[in-house]
Formats: sequence, C-alpha cells, structure tokens
Amino acid sequence: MGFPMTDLPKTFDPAEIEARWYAHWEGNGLFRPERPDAQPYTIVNPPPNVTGSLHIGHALDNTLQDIMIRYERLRGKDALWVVGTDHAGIATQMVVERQMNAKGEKRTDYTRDEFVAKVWEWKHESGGTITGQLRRLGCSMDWSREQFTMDPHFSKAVVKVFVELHQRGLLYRDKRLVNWDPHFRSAISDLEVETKETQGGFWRFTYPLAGGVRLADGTDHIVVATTRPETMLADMAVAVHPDDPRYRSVIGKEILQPITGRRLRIVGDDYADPELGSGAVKITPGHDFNDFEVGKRAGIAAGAMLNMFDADAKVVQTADGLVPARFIGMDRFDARGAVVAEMKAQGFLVPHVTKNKEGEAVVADFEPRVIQTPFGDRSGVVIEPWLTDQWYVDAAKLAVPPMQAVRDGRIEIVPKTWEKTFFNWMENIQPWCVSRQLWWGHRIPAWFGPSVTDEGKLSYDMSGEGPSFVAETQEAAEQLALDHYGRAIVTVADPGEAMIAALAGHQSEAGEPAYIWRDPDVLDTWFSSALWPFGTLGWPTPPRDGEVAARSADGGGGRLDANSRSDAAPPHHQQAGGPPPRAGEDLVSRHYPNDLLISGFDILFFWDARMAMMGQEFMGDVPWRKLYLHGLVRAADGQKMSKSKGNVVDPLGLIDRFGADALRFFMAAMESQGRDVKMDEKRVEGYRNFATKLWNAARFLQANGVTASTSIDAPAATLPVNQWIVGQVAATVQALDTAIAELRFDAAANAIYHFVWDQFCDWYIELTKGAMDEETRAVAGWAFDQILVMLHPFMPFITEELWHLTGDRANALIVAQWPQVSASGDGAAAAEIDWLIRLVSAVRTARTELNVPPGAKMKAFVRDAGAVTQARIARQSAALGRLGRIEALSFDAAPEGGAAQLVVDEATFVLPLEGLIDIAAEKARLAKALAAAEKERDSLGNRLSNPAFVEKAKPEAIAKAREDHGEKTAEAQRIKAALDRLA
RNA sequence: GGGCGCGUAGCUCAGUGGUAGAGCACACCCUUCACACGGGUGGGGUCGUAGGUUCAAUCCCUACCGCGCCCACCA
Repeated sequence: MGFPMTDLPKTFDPAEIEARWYAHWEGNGLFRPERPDAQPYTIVNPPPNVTGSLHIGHALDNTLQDIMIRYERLRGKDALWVVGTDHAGIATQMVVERQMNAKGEKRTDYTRDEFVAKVWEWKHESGGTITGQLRRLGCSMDWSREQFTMDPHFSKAVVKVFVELHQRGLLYRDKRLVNWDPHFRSAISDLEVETKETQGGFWRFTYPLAGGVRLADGTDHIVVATTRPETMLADMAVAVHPDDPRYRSVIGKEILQPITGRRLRIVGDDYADPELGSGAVKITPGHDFNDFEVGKRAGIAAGAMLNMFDADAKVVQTADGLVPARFIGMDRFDARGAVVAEMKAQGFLVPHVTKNKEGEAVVADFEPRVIQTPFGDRSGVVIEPWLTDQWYVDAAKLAVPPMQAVRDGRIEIVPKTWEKTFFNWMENIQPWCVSRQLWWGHRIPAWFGPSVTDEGKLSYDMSGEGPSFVAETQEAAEQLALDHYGRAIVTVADPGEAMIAALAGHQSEAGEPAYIWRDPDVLDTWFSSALWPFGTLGWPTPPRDGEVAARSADGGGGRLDANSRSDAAPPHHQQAGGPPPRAGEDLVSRHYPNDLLISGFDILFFWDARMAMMGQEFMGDVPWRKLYLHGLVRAADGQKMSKSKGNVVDPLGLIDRFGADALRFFMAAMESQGRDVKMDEKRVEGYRNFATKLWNAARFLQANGVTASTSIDAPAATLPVNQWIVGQVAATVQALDTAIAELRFDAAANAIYHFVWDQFCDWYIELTKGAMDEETRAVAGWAFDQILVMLHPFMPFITEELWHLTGDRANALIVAQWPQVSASGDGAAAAEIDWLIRLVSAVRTARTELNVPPGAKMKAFVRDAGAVTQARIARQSAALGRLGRIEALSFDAAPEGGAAQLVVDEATFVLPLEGLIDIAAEKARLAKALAAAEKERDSLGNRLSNPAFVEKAKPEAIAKAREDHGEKTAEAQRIKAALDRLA
C-alpha cells in the first residue's frame, strides 16, 4: 500500500455541502463583497411571483444569471445581482380568492382593506418559499437588499412614474373598448389575451329596410352575417362599402334591427368588404373592436355607443331601453341562443343550405366555422370587448427610443434572431391599458371628482368619467381639485355603496364642498415591474443616512406607501421592507444601466420591452446593454410542461436526487442559443457523476500529497507532462472566456467538462501516477485550483467544498481570482504529450483488438524512429509501461515471429506476441488501417489532381491538402510495409 | 395572413464551405492501489427531400415535406 488512506469518502453528500456553504456565503456577505473601486457589473433578477414556488424555468433562468454573476465576481468586478419578488396582482389575488372559496367565503364578504390584509398575510406566509428555493439552487443574489414590488420605496417610484407620464401626456384616461375579463371583472391588456381557435358558427339574418326604401334591385331588406348574434341587441348601424353598387343608393337611409326595433343607420365604410358574404355588415360599436372604429368614423361618440353587458357579461338594458325585458339578465352564451331562436321564429334567419353526398339540400340555422376566440390567459374565460374608462399608456411613443437603441447597438439582443420579433411588436404596438379592477396591487394615484355643470353645479358620476386629479399624494390631488373647483375639497376614503348611492346624480349647490375620491383601481403588475432595473436601485431618491429601515428576520415582507393609505395593511404586517441602497450609496449611477438581462422569450413583450420603454423615458438610457433570451424548459417528451398534463418536473426534486451542482450544470450544458431545453434526467445524473469524478480526483491528489497552490501563476515546470497541462489550463480558460463573452453557456460548460474529465483525469493524472515528484505536485495543485475556479460558476457547492478540503485558504472560492491567461504552454511539450496519447491509444486499441490479456506485459521494438521520437521514448518509457503495459522498449531489430505493428508518425512500433498473436487478426487490423489511410490519401490526391481546385481554391486550402496528402501517403506506405512483414 | 425556429448516430443535442462530434444508450474487456456515479476498446449517420451557387455543401441560396412557436380585427 503505497498511499496513505485518504480523508475524503468515495462519494459526497451534496445536500450537506450545499446547505453549509450557502449559509457561509450569505452569512459572510460574500455575494457582494465591498469593492468600491472595482468595475460594477449588474444583473437584475426577473422577480418571481412572491407567493410562487420555483419551477424548472426559474431554475434555468437563475442558473444562467448566477453563472454570469459568479464569473464576473471571480474576475474581480463589483458584481451586483439584484433580487426581489413581484406582488403579481391577478395571480396572487386569484390564489387568495381561491383559498377563500374553499372555505365557502368570497372576496366580497370582506372590505377592501380586510381583503388586502389577507393577501399580505398570505404573502408573509408563503413569500419565503421561492427565495428559499433560489438559495437551494445556489444563486448568489444580494439578499441584503432583497426587494418587493410593493415595498415603500418601490411604490414611490411607481407613483412617480404614473404621475409624470400623465404630466407628459404619455398616460391618459380614455373611454374605449377594452379586453374585459368577466371572471375577474377587470380589464386586461392585449398581451394577456390568448387567441385560440374554437368551433363556432356563422349566422345570416335579414334586416328590413325602414320607410319603404328599396335596394337598386328592388329588395326590401339587407342580409347581414355574424359569428356573435347576441350582440345584435346593441347594433347601431349597418355598414356597406361606399362604392358597392348594390347598396350605394341606401347609404344614409335607415334599417330596422328586428328584435329591438332600433332604427340603424346605413353607413358607407371601407371596412365592409363587398366580396364577403352579402357585402353588408352589422355594426355593434360597443362590443367589437372593428365596429368600434367604424362607429367612430360614422360619427358615433364613444359615450353614445350602446352597451348591453354588465361586468359579468350578462345582458343589461341599453341606454335607449329597446332591449326586450326577456333578455335582460341572460348570460351572454344563453343570449346567443335566445336571439337566434327569436330571429328564426320571426322569419329573419337566413338558413344555411348545403348539399350532402347524395346531392340533397341540407338546411341548417348556421354555417359551422372555426373562429378565433379571445381567452383570458389567467381566467381561461372568453374575453369580452367592453366599453369602459381606463388608464392607457401611450406605448407607441415610448417604444421609439428602445427601437432606436436596438438599431444602433446600445442594446444588443442575443440571439439576434429575436430582433425581428422585437421590432415587429414595437412597431405595431397599441395603447397599453394599465388599470385593473382588482384590490391587490399599486393603487392608481388619481382622484375623481364631479363635473361642473353649465349652471356651476357639481354633478356626480360615480363611474369615474368625471374630472380626475393625478398626483403623488392625496394632499397634492386635493390642491389640484381646489384649483379646479374653487371650493372646499373633501376626500372620501373609499366611498361605500351608501355614499355612492347618495352622490350618484347628486347636483351640489354652491357652498357645498366638492367631494373627491380615489380611483379604486390598481395598476397592471407589469407597470411596476417595468421599473425594476432602476426602482430597485433606489430611484427616485436614494435614502439619506438614518432613513434605512431595519430588515426583518425573514428577509421578506413589505409595507405600504403612505400615499396609498386606503390599502394600508394592519400594523402587524408593517415590518421589514427596507429601501434598497444602504444609506448614502448611489446605486443608480453606479449600476444603471445594468449590464445584462436574462429572461425567457415568453416575457419579451410583457417585461423586457416595457423595461426598455420606462428606462429610456425616465433614466434617459437603456436599462441593460445586453438582453439574452432563452427558451422554455420542456418535458422529456418535448411537450410544454403543465400541471394539467402532469408532466411537470420539480427542480427541487432533481436537486434532492442529484444535487444543485448537477442540475445547474445540466442547465448550462443544454442551453444553446435559440433553442428550448428538453428535460433529460439521465443527463442530470451524468453531471452528478461528473461532480463525483471531480471529487475523486481531489481524493487522489490529496492522497498524493498535492496541496493548494500558493500562486495564481503556474509553477515553473520542466517535465513535458507538466508543461502540457499548464498549456491545457490556459487553453481552457481562453475557451471559457470566449464562450461566456458570447453567452454560449453550452460551449462554456463543455469546455470545462472535457478539460476536467478527458484531459486532467484521464491523461494528466494517469500519466503522473507513481511519478509524483515535487514539481508535479506543485503543478497538479495549481491546475486543480484553476479547475475549481473555472468550474465554480457552474458548480459552486462542490468546488467551494474542495477548495477548502484541499488546503488552507485565505479566502472562500466564491471570491477567488479567475485564472489569467498568460503563456499558452510549451509547444514541444504539447506535441510530445499529444504523441504519447496517440501512441498509448494505438497500443490499447491493438491490445483490445488482438485480445491480448489486459494484464499481459509486452516488449516493444521501434523501427525508423527519428531523434525526436527516440528522445520522447526515453522520457516517456515509464508512462508507456503503466498505460500501455510496455515493459521494455528497444531500438534493436524485432525478433522473427508474429507481432502487432503500430505506425505512429514516422516510427513503427513492433510488439512481439509470442504464441498470443493471431496473425490473421493482425493482418485484418492492418488491412483496415491501410484502407482507411489509402482512402484519405486518394481523396486528397483526387482533389489535388483537379486543376480547378489548384487554380481556384484558397492557397491555404491547397497547402493543407498537399501536407495531408504527403502524410497520408507516408502512413499508408508504412502500414503497407508492416503488412508485408507479416506475410 | 404575416414572422421565427427546428429536422445531424437508437435517444437528447453540438458543429463546420474542404475526409462528421458529445452525453446517454448499445457491444466486448477490466475487482489496474482516486473514482463501477469508474477504466479501456468498439459498432452505429446517403447530416429531411429536390434543385441551384461553388474547384468543393451537412454548412450558402431556392422550393418542397414534416414538427413547433409567436403575432394578426376580417363580419
């Protein structure tokens, strides 16, 4: 037993290591060491839903970010990874409401304040889940500055942005059709609508012309078609093409809507396509986006457009009172059937007639048709275009600077292929509806008041259609109102039903105060997260000394801004939630713009584009210089993971089974640009094995007295094998630097993987076994240290553990120094080891193919060796003995008899195999090798004898072909000679 | 209706204008004193199809076939 027993066990326990080191890093502030003079490097984390849990997509996203942050930290930068969570308005409110429903309660059983308090409770209960899980993944975020989108300072930024956008005319209140989600009873943005194909119908109806008017051909009615018959209760017009000869004469005349008896105008509008259907289309401006535009062009003001649905999408009476009572209160889908039935009963339905196979006519009420139907992405219910007053952001204007930034390279999108998608969306962007009829979120800083009548009275319309006062504080809003009304202002804190009833339609005389009340709505969650790159850095106002709040022990939580007092949570929730910068620190100027944003492409529009808009509008600069978009993590079968399919892979489960390092390495290795990552547990397992391999390499080194290096520079080396490994380290550093600079995570992971396993373990350790002199120990220790540093961004836990197990270290690996590429190694040494590897491989191949017993030792006789080879043989005979089981090498002539012959470069190695040799097998082996060499030789020869090639190919290509041809020719000759000797 | 991506070894994926790679799986051998979560050796691909450009195409261009995604108001 030559070696002392090692201290390290054969395998290691990831769970134990991970917990220990994470606590050490975080506890010692190593995620963001003080580096005031270093170059800053900044990434903000896409804030996950505060009450969510880590899914596999988070694992990918955060692994990539952590690799970048750890890499830059190792390179000495002041690396800041901003972390926080999102209040996730709809999602979180939905969860809490569901919990209530399960207990037989509902949201409206509570007051708004009570409900919001419940959500805060839930936030405190579950808000630590995902942050804990990010820690398990090993993410080295700056938790000391953890944020929440509803923290006081962040809310302040949200309010300020809202108010300033309004002042700049980039945010306004408008009455127009909005995507209404009847389940949440809230407006949603275009992006939250998912269009899906559904099986629907296409109905045709006749509308009689009014007042005895006839078409040119004498017809007394017009046929209109629709996929949504129920909306005819709110029809206001019928549109025809202005040049359509069939209808030109009746433009401006009237037509009757049969059920309501409403007189509709016939309008000329290009929207009506004469080629489609009858060429006439019914117009319901209050319930269809196209019709809304046609209606406006026809001079119908938004306020005059008829509405026939309530917030639940049940039928209500229209303003003109013409909807028959029997329809009132019907659900929209029931109304569809009822309307069709009534139209049919009254003879206004035009049946759909087709012929069956036998040529017989088949009559149906409607033509079946696949229609594009809008659904709410969260609720899953059909979205209803609904006429309401909402707040809109002028996205088209805000989109201009980001597009310019991408064009001139101030923002680099990686992979570049996404640029087109980005431009396509930005160029066609619509006003962004940012108000939501929810209770959980940033309450809109706008106060509504009555309108002033011609007589100077105040007239109250409680739906928020009157004047509004947008200000950062209630006091400021009251001042605006005072200026507007010129009389005393009384702010009503959430008007209850009684107050609303009392004020509705109230006409207040002079002398009465003007009552104003705050907009009950909250902002789209993405409005606030759009501010993440600068709001988290303390914008708008870095705190002064003494303003920094103490953080709570759980590191989470938040409290509300004084400006949103009607949302105020009960006092016991008002803990934690400190402002982001430490007192006196100006993070904004230091860390904005961020260097990089990593996000899934699925939130390119939701989040990334809006950060760019807000960042450029408010900070005057791009939010980040690079935008890296990665794909989805798919299930093993290639399907999208979803709870309903039951194919969701839990990253925590993978961490439990294989360790966080293995999962992280998998994510990095599989992340190639522009492609989704398909889950492959076998591969995660393989990277767990890789970690074990590294562990065992450390055991070997430890058992051989190898210890930590004392210098970042490579120790002096005289042995070729040591010079070689130094060069290999340098090459690997270079490969990693290049790959990471290009954000090629797969290439980076593969570079370090193959270096560790193939170069270091399979060759360097094997070549140095039993020959561990002082120099080799020094070089091995140095090389292993470089491995630990290079691998650390990918596998932080095991590398940190080994860093400390292999020596006394002045500092933790997480803050070690990234290797410097200086010398690329010695060329002659590299060539020698390359030769040695080829020779050993050739020996092994021959032994296997000739069935030489693994333990059998052989002698070797060398023919035709040049001086360099002879010297190499002399130096490497020990290695050849161990790895090739060659016990003696001689330059004498080989004895007569069967032998295996290996051609390596100019030399031929003859391995006599007394009695063991199967001449036929060796002949076959050589014949195969000869055929391969000849094939390549001839292929190159053909190319060189082609005049076109010699004339037109690049000189380098020709030179290379000549050189290769010469080598292959010589090789073939040597193999042929060996074969001849066997005969 | 637009736009994008993918189709390379049984599986999952890299890759390059000049003789095709990895991991896993597979076959054979190995209780060699770091590691069987290991070591060694090997088999396996007309690089979707058809044209074109080129001295040369898996790689560039065109069309087509198959798969997937995103955007879009056609009644």
